[in-house]
Amino acid sequence: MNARAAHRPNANHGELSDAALALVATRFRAMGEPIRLRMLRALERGEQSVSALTEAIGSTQPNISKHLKVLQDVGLVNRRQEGSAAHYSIADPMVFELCDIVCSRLRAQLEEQVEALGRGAGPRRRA
Amino acid sequence: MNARAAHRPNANHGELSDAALALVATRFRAMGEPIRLRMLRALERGEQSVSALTEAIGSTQPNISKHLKVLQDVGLVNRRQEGSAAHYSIADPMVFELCDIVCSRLRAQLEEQVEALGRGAGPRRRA
DNA sequence: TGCATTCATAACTATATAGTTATATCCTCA
DNA sequence: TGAGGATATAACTATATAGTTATGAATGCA
Repeated sequence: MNARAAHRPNANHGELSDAALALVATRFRAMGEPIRLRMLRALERGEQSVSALTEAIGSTQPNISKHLKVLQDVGLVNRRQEGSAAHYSIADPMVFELCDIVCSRLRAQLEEQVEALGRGAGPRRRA
Repeated sequence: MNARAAHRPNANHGELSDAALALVATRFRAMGEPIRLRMLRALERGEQSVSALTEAIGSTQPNISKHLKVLQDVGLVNRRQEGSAAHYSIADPMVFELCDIVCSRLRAQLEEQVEALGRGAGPRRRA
């Protein structure tokens, strides 16, 4: 972090260090795979074992394990070992907050486009 | 939440279609590159031309153009042509909201880790 | 019209990573 | 102790994409 930001430790938008930016980007990238979003959503109703998740998502166990590692590495899920089973759970409910924001904005943007198409060109709407 | 979703309370977390999930993931992935986050931040203070952005970021012009295309394709920036110059601007301030959330959570998690290290294992602190 | 500026794109290389198959490791239980 | 189950990891292939260099296309100006 450079000198300008050093005495403004809460300057979110001001001078974010390259390292901090990389961390933020890594989080976003971790959430940038549909299968990982599905896994996070499956974990929303509670802790799940790898095999349960594998079944729920419909993929192979090694693939699910690898994606779980990505999510754990960025601190989005926790791992708890119990006997020979590993149980994963949401570490940071932030993920749902982020998804909700993106979802509602996407919906708004899509509705704008529908609106624009309805007013302008395209097939006439009945009634 | 809009009226349609109001009486379909599962619309967000329940049954998000695969297509919708892919859209959300694509947005996150678009924000998953440090250079793109830097570009978005540079645009926070207002519209910028490609050459101005290239200078501000410190990369090559083709590289900046390519990243701008990614951001435009997912609807995060707008493009305005003026003469021979192209001016880009933030299309969706949502990006800053998302960054703020991730940043503050990252800070909280890091502070927890520092706390844990201070209390527990690791080299003994003198005095 | 000729030249410079601005931007986009094509072509390429290098790297990251999603998914698969095979296997190693650890645990439980008979 | 041996069999079987649960998970992680190694090795591999295929694909996506970040960055570079070269060039095309549009604009503005002398």
